[in-house]
Amino acid sequence: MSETRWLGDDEQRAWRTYLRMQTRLAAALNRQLQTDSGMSLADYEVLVHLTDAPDGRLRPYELQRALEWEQSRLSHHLSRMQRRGLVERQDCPGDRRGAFVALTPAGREAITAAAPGHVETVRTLFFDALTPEQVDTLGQLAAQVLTRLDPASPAE
Amino acid sequence: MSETRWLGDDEQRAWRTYLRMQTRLAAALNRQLQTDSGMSLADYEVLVHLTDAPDGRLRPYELQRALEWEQSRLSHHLSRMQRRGLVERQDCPGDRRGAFVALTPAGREAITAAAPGHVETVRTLFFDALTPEQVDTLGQLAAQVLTRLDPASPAE
DNA sequence: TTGAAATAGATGACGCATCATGTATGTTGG
DNA sequence: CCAACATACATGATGCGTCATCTATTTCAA
Repeated sequence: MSETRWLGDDEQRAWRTYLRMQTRLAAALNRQLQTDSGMSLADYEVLVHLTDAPDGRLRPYELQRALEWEQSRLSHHLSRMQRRGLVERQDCPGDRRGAFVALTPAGREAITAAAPGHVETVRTLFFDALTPEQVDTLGQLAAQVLTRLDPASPAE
Repeated sequence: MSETRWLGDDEQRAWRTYLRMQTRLAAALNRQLQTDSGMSLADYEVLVHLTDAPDGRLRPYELQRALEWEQSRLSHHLSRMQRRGLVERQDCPGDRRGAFVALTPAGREAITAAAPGHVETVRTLFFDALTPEQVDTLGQLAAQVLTRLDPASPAE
């Protein structure tokens, strides 16, 4: 077993700062969505994907891959969203194992109402704080880390 | 009410990539700690702070501020860690409302055993993918976002 | 064609995070 | 001094995320 390559001071500081930003930013975005629109960031993402789909509906397995969620997470989450009337489950004629998840009118209204505020918050809290060069570097850097996390997947 | 300032394509892409990296990196770090050391990242952070404290113990309210956690989150979390024998609660002579949380020997062993693998994973998955300039930009950028999130706190 | 394997999805258990609330003790202004 | 307020901490309820497991159906190879 080789020596641990500990982090240097600069790395420590950058890492800690990144972690803090990540935690706080996520919390702020969730809080905004929750208080202004009564939904979580997870709800938001589900609704966005459904909105982009033809007829506002998708097979759960498609949604799962788009979101990169675990299957059971999605299933549980859809159950909760269904209970709140944001989506509904429909039979799938072509594959009797499967199903469709579809936006309800209420779900469509909810995402329509939520989107502007959410995007505005992302812009205000994040992009407005950064230069275009920083945004560019971040995108590039994140892609590199993604490649390292999973060399197979295209990091975008 | 003014027009929504939607995100441009570049911004969309950078934002999505950042979100993906964030999610996957956190998942990978949690997985590594969980499988190699049987603890979560949250456990790890609690143990690190206790290790750095004199006598390996702190008042819960100090720990809370250091971690920037909600009070009840910490309380619940300490209960679970106590149940697993990683920490113990002690009376606080000076303030009878209060308490101390202290590392147990098992807790100390756990963090000592977990740290090298965790740091190595952070280095491998994150720092090894980046140039020093990128690390620098990230730290700077994160500090700016933190300032925007909370102008009062020193973003460090 | 049929049995094995893969796929689609649901579910229960359990740890985690937050919110609302409760209790005890300390602090302070009148 | 003491009533009001603030602080330290715990707890119960509920939504969320993961793991293990289950069922039903489809696919595929011998």
